[in-house]
Amino acid sequence: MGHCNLRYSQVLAMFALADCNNFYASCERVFDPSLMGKPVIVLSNNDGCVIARSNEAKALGIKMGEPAFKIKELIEQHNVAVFSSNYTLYGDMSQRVMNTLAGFTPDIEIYSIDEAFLGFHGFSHMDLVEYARQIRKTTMRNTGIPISLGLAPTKTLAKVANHIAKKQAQYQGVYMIATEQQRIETLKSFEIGEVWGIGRQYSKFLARYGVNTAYDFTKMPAGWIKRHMSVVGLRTQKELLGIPCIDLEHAAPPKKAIATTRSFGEMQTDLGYLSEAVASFAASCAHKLRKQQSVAQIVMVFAHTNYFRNDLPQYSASKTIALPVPSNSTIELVHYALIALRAIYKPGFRYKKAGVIVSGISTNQHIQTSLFDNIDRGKHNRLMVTIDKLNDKYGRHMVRVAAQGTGRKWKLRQERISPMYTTRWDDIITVKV
DNA sequence: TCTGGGGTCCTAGGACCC
DNA sequence: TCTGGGGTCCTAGGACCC
Repeated sequence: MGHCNLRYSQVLAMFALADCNNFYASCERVFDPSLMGKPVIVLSNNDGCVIARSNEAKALGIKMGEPAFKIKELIEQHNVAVFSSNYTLYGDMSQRVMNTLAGFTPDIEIYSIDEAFLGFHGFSHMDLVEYARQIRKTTMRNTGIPISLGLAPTKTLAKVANHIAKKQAQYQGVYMIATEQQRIETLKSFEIGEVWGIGRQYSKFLARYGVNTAYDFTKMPAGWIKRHMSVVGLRTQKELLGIPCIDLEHAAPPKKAIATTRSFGEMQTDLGYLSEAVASFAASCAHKLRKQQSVAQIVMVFAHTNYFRNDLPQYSASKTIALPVPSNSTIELVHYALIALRAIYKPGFRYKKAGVIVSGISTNQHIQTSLFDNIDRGKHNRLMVTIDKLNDKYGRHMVRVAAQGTGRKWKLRQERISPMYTTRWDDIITVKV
C-alpha cells in the first residue's frame, strides 16, 4: 500500500465488526423502556459480579467484573437498576440482531453473543460508511439494540475501528479506517492494551520496552515479537499493518472442549451435595455434546475452595478419566464424573466451586467400539433422544438421572431475574401427553 | 455475608520410537 | 571413557477472547 491516499476498499476486501453496545443491559432495556437514560447493570451467576453496564452505570464509575456487594451503596444512592443474568433472553435477542445483520451481506461470522464480523468484497463501488449507518439504523428499528460498526481491511483493524466508533461520540457509532494515512493516525492514539489479542500480561511486558500505542507495536522488529509473543503476536502485528491474516469463519467448527462449571451460592462440605452438583454438570455436558452431535473421550472433574477466604484452609484438585469408548450418554458421563469426584474429594474442606470439562471430542458418526464394551449403545442413544425431547418441551431439568437428585439445592442465586419476555409459553405447553 | 462461566491457541518439555 | 539425531505425541501451563 504505497499510496497514502488510495482507499483500501479499492484494492482490498473490507471487514466490519458489528458490536452491540452494552449488550445485556441493552436487552433488559428493550423490554422496560422506562430504564432509558438510567443506569442499568447485569450481574453474573449467583449475582456475583457486574458483567454488563449501561453508559450511565459506567459513568458512575462501576467497573466491569466488580463484585456486587462492594457497590451496594452506589446502587442505592443512584437508583441503579440491577438484573440477574438471563441468558435465554440474551440468546434470543442475539439471534434477532444476527438475522438483521445477515440481511446486509452474505459474508458473516457470528463471533460471540453480541459481535459479528461482516465481510464486504465486491462492495468497492459503495459508500461503506453510509451503508454501515443503514445497518445500524435497521438493527435499532428491528431489535431495539444499539450497535457500533468499525470498518477496516483486517479484522484486527476493524476491532480498533469499532472501539473508536463506540467511544468517540462524534462518529455516531460508525468509524472506518479507509486509507493508509488514517491507519497510522488512528494507531498512534490507540493504546496497545486495547488491541484484540493483547491482554494484560503482554501490555505490561510491552510497556517495559516503551511500546504504549498500537503504532509503537507495528514498529517493533518481527523477530522480537515472534520470540516473545509467538506467532500469535506476529499475526496481530501484520493485521495492524493492514495485511489480512485472519479470515472470516462462516460455519462454527465443533467445540473441542465443553464445560459446565459453577460456583455455589454457599460453600459446601458434603460429598452428597457435591455429587448432585457434579452429576448435573456432567448431564449438562452430555446434553451439549448431543446437541453438536459429538462424543467425548475424556472427562475431567475439578473442585476447589474459596480462593478469597484467606482465613480458611484451601484445597484444589482435578481428576481426568479416559472413557473406554467415547460417549455422549448422560448415564455414562455422570458415572465417570462421580468416580472422578470421589477420587479428589477430601472431607473437611468448604468447597466453593466445581465443574466438569469433557474433551477428546469427535463426531458420533463412527465410534470405534472396544472389545470390552458391554453397553448397549443403541438403547442408550434412543433413551437419550427421548430425554432430550422431554427436556426440550418441559424444561431442562424435567428428566434426569437419579444421581442428579431432585432438589436442585445447589441452584443459582438469581434474585433479580427479568421475566422470560422472549420465551413462547404456548410452544411449551402444547404437548401431547 | 457476598468475587462468573465457557472457550481457543501456542509452547516447552518429557516420553517414546526408529 | 566415549554415548546421535530426528520425529511424533501428549500434557501442563500460560496467554488470550467474550
